[in-house]
Amino acid sequence: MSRTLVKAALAATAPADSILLQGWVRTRRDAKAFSFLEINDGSCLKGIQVIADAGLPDYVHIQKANTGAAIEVRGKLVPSQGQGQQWEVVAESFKILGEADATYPLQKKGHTLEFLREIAHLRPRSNLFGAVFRVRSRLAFAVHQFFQDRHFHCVHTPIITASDAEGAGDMFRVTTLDLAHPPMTEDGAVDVTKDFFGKKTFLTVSGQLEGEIFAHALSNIYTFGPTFRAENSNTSRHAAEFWMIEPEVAFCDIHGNMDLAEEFVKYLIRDARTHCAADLEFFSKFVDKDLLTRLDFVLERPFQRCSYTEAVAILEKSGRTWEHPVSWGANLQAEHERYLTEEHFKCPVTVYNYPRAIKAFYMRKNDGETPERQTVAAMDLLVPGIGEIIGGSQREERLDVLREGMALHHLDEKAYSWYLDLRRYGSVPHAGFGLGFERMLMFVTGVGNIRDVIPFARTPGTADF
RNA sequence: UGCCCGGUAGCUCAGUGGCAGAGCAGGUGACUGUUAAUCACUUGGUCGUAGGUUCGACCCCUACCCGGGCAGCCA
Repeated sequence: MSRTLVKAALAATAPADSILLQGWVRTRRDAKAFSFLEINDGSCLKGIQVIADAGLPDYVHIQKANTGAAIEVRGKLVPSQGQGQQWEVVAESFKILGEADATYPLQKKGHTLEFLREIAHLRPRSNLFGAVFRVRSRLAFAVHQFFQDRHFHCVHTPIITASDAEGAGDMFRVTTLDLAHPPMTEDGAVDVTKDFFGKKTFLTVSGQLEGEIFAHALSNIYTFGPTFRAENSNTSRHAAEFWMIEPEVAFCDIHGNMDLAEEFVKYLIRDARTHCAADLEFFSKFVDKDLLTRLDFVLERPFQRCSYTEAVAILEKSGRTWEHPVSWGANLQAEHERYLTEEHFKCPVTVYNYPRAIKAFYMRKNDGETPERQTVAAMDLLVPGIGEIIGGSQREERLDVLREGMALHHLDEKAYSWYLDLRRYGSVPHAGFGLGFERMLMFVTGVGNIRDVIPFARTPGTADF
C-alpha cells in the first residue's frame, strides 16, 4: 500500500477503505476504550486525527505514541463524528517507527522563538516553522517561475571570488593554508601564491558583476544563490549567510528596473497568497494580526516612488527631530526609511537617484547635474516593518564615466579589466537589483527575525547545526 | 561594535537581604468522541559562571558568558 500524505487525506472527497499514514505524533488523548492521535507529516499545517480502539492488538504499544514519536497507521478514512475536522482515520493497525520519550522538547503548547532557535533541528516540526519553510520552498519556486515566464535565464554565478573590493561589505576569506604555520614570503608576509587558488579568495557578497557579463550575452538573466557578508551585524534583519536574487537586464534603465522590482515583489506576495493560504492564515492568527490586510493592500496599490532629493525634502518638512540629522548628501538612516514607508507614504516606496558619493562605483551617473548635487541612478525599495528589501541601480555603461567612478572610489582598474571590457565591446544600458530572499519571507510571513525564516541561521558568534 | 533589557524546574514566568514558587510538560489514577481535552494526586532546582559585600545573597556590587531589542553596516 502506498503512503497517503496528510494533506491529501484531509482533502479527500470520499471515504477510503484502506489508507497508510506515516508521520509524527503531535498529541495523544486517551479515554478508557480508545485513544485519539493527531498525526502531522509536514505536508500541510494541519494534522489528521486517528482513532485507535483499545481492542486493537497493537494497543499495548499506544503508550509509546508520545508527542514527537514517528508512527505508521493503516486504517479507514471516514467522516469524523467529532467537531473540528471533516475526516479522520480509524486505525486498524499501527506501528511505532521511532519512539520519543518525555525529554522531547516540543510541547503541546506555544514556545518562544528564542527557545526554538536553540533546537533548530526540531523546530521544523512545530506549526510555525513548518509553515515558514513551506512558504520558503514555495517562494523559491515562484522566483524561478516569475523569471522563466518572462524569458530570463538563470545564471549560477560563483560562490568563491577573487575580487576583494566589490563594495558590498566585509568578506569571508576562503583558504586552505595552515593558519598555524602559513607559508611566508621573504619580507614576512603570508605567501598567498601558495594558497589553493594562488591568490586571496573570498565568499561572494554579490553575483552582480558576473551577472552583468551574462546580461551582455543572454539579455535577461537572474541569479539566486547564497551570499555571504562578514559584517558584525547584530540585528533582526541581518545574517552572515543569506540568499539573494539578482536580476540583470540589458537594454534597461532605472525606470524599467523599478518596474521589474515592483512587479516581482507583488508576484511573490500574490503567489504566497494563492498557494500558501493556510500557512499565511496561521501567521495572521499567531504572528501578525494585520498580515493579510497589509499584503492585500500592498498588492492593490502602486508602490510610491520618490527621488532621494524629494525624500530629503519630505524628511526636512516632517517636523520630526531625528537622531541622525537629515541633509542632502547623507545616507538615509533606518529612522528616515521607516518614516517614509510607514508614516509618510504608508506603503512600499522606491527611493531613487542617490548622491554619487555614497553609492557604489558601478552605478550610472545621471546627466545634467551640478557636481555638488551629482546623483547616480540607484534605487532602494523600502517596505513597512523591514526597511530595505531591494537595492539596485542602472549600471554605468560608458567606459570613460565608469573609469572616472573607479578612480573616485580608489579602485584598481587592473582588477576589473574584464568588467571594463564589457564597456569596450558592445556596451549597452543595463540595470539590475538584489532582493534579499529572507527579508522578502519576513515581509510575507510577518515573522520579525531573519533567524526564523532561514533553516539554520549564521550570525556573528553562531554557526550551529 | 555601541547602548539598553534579560538569564530562577524540561518550557513560560513570579519572587524577596532571612525555609525555592505557579502554570504547562512529565508520572500515577479517573473519565463513553476528545481536539493546546478535563479532573484528582504527584516527581522535578548548581536561581548563567566566577569573585566580592554581609551574621546571612536568588536578591546588593564587579567581571565574564549566553540570549534578546535598538543603532551602525546592508539585502
